[in-house]
Amino acid sequence: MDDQELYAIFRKNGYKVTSQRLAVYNYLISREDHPSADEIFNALKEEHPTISLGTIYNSLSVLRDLGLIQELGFNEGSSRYDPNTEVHVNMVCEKCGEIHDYYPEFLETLWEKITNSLEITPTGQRIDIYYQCEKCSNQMKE
Amino acid sequence: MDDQELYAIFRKNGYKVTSQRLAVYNYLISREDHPSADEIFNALKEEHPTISLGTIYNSLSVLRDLGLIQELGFNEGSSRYDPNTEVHVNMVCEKCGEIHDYYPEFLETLWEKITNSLEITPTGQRIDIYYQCEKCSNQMKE
DNA sequence: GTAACTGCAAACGCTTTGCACTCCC
DNA sequence: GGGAGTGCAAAGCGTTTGCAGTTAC
Repeated sequence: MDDQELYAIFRKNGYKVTSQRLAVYNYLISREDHPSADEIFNALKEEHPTISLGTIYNSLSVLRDLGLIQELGFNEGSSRYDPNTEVHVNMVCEKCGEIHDYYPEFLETLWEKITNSLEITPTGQRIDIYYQCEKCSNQMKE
Repeated sequence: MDDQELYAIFRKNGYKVTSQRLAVYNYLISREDHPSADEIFNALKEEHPTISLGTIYNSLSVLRDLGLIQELGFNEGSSRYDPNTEVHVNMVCEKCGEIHDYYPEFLETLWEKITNSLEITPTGQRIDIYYQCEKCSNQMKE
């Protein structure tokens, strides 16, 4: 999606286009993992020295309402933001909390088999697999 | 699982058996949905008038460490506690937050197909489907 | 021009922590 | 008897809210 499409989505839904919102979205899609609000805040400070954490939360909430990102709540610590709203698996390291997306073969077909039996229409989904990433399981051995 | 088995699990892991911990666990398995710490607190007050919210959190944390329950974190509001740690689907109403378990046909087989392709061994999983429950979608029509 | 947004700070809600007292083993 | 657990209150932390000043349109 280019910036023009993004502008149109914002405006069609009555939201103004601001450099802060664009920066948050573009930062999210530039990352392979799924950062927290605070990580986004720290990353954007350099280019947007006056940006505030409140604005990060506001931008994330707008992007979520527009269906452009998914918010992932966890037991401990802060929420993580995933710019991918399609059916996919979140691989979550239970030690360091790093998250990346995973697309098993035939996932869509398998997921259809699961949702076909429902009488209702899902509005969204979340599939997590918890494990220990390579970095963390190597540290355990040391 | 009867209370004797539960006693053994606690003791084997160096935790003491207390009436509060048993009450929290037994309350959880008595429910079809997945309550929050505060709901558990309010439900147990009657039989345990002096129980505190801190103790509820302590008990839940012990039960989670023993692998007897799963803690489900969400974006908004409080965590929910699920006494079912097997592979299953959490049906989450996005309006009222009610959660109940769902077992699609062949879920285990389908899940195996997804996890078989992994090089690592998962330590756990979470599958949510978001929707609007009957009660909430009826309220929308009124 | 004006309604929406930003930045800042204060408030909020859920959860954890600290500590004296109590209870399990 | 001793250490872990409880109950209570205070603190902690991520997130939301309120408001004056600013910006998109």
